[in-house]
Amino acid sequence: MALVLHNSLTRAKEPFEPLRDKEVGIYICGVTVWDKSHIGHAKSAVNFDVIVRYLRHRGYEVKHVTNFTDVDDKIIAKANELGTDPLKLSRSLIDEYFLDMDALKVRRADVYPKASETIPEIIAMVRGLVDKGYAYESKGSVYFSVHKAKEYGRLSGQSLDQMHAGARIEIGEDKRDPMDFALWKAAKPGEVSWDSPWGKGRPGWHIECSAMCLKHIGKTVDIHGGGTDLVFPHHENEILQSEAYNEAPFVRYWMHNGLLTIDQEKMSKSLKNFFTVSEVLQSYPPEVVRFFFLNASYRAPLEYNEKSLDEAKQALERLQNTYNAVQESLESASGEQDAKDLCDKTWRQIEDRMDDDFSTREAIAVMFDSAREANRMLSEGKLSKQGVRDIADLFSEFNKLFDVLRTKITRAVAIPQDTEEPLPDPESLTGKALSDADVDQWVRYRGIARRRKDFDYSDAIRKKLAELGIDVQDAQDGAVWKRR
RNA sequence: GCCGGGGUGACAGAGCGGCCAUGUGGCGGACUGCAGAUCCGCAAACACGAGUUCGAUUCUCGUCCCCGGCCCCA
Repeated sequence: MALVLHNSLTRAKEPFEPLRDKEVGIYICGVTVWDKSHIGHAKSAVNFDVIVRYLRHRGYEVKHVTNFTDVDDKIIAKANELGTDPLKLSRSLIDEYFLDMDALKVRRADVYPKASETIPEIIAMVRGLVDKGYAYESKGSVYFSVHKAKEYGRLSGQSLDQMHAGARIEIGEDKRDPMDFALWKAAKPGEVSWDSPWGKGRPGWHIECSAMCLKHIGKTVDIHGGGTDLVFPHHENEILQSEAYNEAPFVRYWMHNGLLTIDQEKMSKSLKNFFTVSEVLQSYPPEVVRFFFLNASYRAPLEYNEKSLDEAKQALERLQNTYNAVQESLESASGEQDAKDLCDKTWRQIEDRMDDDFSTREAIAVMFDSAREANRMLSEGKLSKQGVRDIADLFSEFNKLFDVLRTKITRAVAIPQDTEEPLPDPESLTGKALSDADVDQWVRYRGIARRRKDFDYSDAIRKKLAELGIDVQDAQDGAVWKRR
């Protein structure tokens, strides 16, 4: 089956055909760094992280570009407020962004261009647009004239007439038309600025993305992504600029991710209804956060709350438990049965669902089905070593795309024959710095006690360990434990 | 107002013209000293009204409601 993706330009699913066979240029709008990233940004990053991973899995040579807007009104305002330099501020926020995204196991893009480092290209583009008559200079600023564009509103479905009908738009002093937008903004006294043919100034918001696409990918990019909130006017304007300048189609496929909401409202820095990535990661492991995002459709809005995160945690644990059990059995399996059919079928289905506009939600559902089957086979004890290995491989293949499972978080302990020696006092089980070997030893004592049917003792140990954050589970011929 | 997306079981959230979504939670059972994990089974849904159809949750039309975009924004 062919890879199909939803193109927001046509509002339909289309077969994916990159411009150059197996090479894919993908540009994702990054963040404007005037404050910490919140977990809505994380959703976008994780959604596209898996999309890029899957494209690579499918054999595409992907060049992934994500930008940083590091000069704009808000950054300048914030820097003034803090009494610091805007570029210094944005630099440190970019560092924090990377810390957050690394924690969330988001693979890095190939290039992270910054507006401040793309100035020559931006100026060249603005000048080109002026030369071609699409843009005009006014009091040191340069504006794109929307009436010069061939088509307006192709992406957002808005038409200029309707926009004019809106009474809220006021004519800016320097613009010829209220819908015209700034390509270059004249610097106010004391602001960060660069020299340009129109005097000192800085780039407008939309132009950087057009310039960066051209610089790092080319006239036409295969996939351009971002949040649905960027459709209008940001992406609309990018199309106008780029197509006017390049005289070539700008984007083959537009992909927009749904926004994270809180109480049904969009999470945003401006509304102040957000949680930062680091806040959330204090309460939930990164795998849970990723799973939460991926257990939904990237295109739909997603409601954020603790209950949903808890549920995601619970659900993910189910998958993790199976993965643990599989890994436990890698050595001990001694049966005849293989798992070829299960693994082949599951993987085929996962690719099938992912091919359908990256339906991570459904791919996960397939994994749950296979986990049930795997658990059943495992408990029957008939699997061969190869069979177990195949299932383990299936899980790690899945994890290469989703990155929501941990390799090994449990330890199996065999319970030896009773030596009849006295067991140590449970009271001596203390201390936070219990080594794995220490825990193994206590779990062994506990196992021996269970054989002696000294359940008071074994329950006491289990309770003690639980208090130290260690869960013990009894199995057929031993026990497994893990740190919470 | 204009543009766009939605309304699915207790909840989250897919999908499809007729066949099990999946997960959390609930109920019953198996296993177990207990617990946990796991397995088996059960209950539970398609906003409303009309139409198309042999048959619609899935298609069409209308109604109601929700959300996003239209200054910045993933």
